[in-house]
Amino acid sequence: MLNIDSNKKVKNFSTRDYVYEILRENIISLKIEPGKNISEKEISELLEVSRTPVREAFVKLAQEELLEVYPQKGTIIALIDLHHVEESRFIREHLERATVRVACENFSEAHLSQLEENLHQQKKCIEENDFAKLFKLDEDFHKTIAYGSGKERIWTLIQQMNAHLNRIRMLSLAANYDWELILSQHKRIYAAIKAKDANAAEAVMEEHLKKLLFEQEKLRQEYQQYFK
Amino acid sequence: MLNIDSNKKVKNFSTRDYVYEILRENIISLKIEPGKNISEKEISELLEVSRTPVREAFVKLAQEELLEVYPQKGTIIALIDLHHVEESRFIREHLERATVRVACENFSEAHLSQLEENLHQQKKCIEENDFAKLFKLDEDFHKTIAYGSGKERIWTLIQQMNAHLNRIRMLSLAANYDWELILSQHKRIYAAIKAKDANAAEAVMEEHLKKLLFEQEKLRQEYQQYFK
DNA sequence: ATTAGCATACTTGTATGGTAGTATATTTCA
DNA sequence: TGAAATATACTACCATACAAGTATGCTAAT
Repeated sequence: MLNIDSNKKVKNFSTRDYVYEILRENIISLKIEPGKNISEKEISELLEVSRTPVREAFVKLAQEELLEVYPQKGTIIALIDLHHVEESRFIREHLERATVRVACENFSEAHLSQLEENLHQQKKCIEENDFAKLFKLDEDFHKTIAYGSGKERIWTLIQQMNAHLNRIRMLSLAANYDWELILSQHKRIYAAIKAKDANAAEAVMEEHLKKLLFEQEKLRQEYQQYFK
Repeated sequence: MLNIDSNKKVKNFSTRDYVYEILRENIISLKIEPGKNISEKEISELLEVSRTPVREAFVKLAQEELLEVYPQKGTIIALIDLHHVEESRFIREHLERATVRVACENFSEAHLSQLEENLHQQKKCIEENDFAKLFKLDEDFHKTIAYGSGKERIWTLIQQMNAHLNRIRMLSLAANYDWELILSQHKRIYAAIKAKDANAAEAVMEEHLKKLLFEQEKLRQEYQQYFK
């Protein structure tokens, strides 16, 4: 039932972080269905650990609204809430627009060439249809912009927002990604940062993050049981 | 050593939330000094609860970067990090600027009159020098704007950012608050929302949240032991 | 047949014991 | 006297036992 990536176990993680990572991964990839019951005991047996680190992982996941804990009753995987999804997108859009403007003021050569290298790899992955790696490169691209602008905590927040955005993206089938468009937008963002053109950078970023708004209502009807 | 507000205990909170609230309150008000050692056992004895709910409260506080946990070594109250403080301010500024623009599009009459009533009370508190209540009204003012704009999660984030902003404000003595200025800005924000003038609202909000940048370096030298 | 009451099997919340790693003080030896 | 070895007292981490609330299904009485 659970997709267990044991690699995470060795990385000198604590048991708590191990459980957290496994559960988060399975939730945001929809391998565990929204609304599904999940109990501390069940997970502790599946992962062969005690209830204590499982509970602590639950606390973190509940804080990120990926779990809903009802004392003495049970715990469920959070249902997809379109209002919540839109707010997550809104938060991400405005934080990244502000961040990319900062990137246009100070951005080191090292980070700039990191972006350039990333773009080359994106191009290669599109040619090779390596979507898993593209997904990772997409994340890295945005992470580099945030870190290059000295906004490490904004990157943490973006990841939290992505958890909620990702579930609805998963429903609309991976095929829905227009990677050519994404790459062209990434290229324009890179060019704007290099040219220190804050207005252009922000405009492209806005366009880039507004398109996450799409066909939500259709999905909601098709997968009604996953929605609040 | 700890300021324990037992009122929080009765509010049908779980023990975990009780411990969390007490600790958070004491940390952001500087009643516990940044850098100070703190242990699960110590807190569990002080609050007369077991270590389990204390640990779980620690998990939440560490996630918000108010605690730093070093396995098998110990836990300290996070030192004040000026880079972190500025990033918190930055996040708050940009989220609230975006939110107040939304408020200028749709804002219910109920929320609008809530803001108006809040402003009246602010005026009264300034006359009576009731700063504790002013502090609460200030928070409520911003909360009402967020909730009235349907951005409940942004309010949660603002509160988390405030935790870090507040510690440095506490250092600069409460007297430093120019409540007359704050009130006049609040009035202008209210007027802009009422007039649905998004540009004006955002401009005032920007001004309102940029002034949190001040004399940080001086404080850092004066209270060196509290800083990273 | 229906319903009230109870037993049972869940759930999460809390308390506590033991483990392993770390820092520090003390002892022991050169 | 000084330094290495050891004992001790911490720490957070994890496992487990118990408590308390809840849902469910069975039994028994009407």
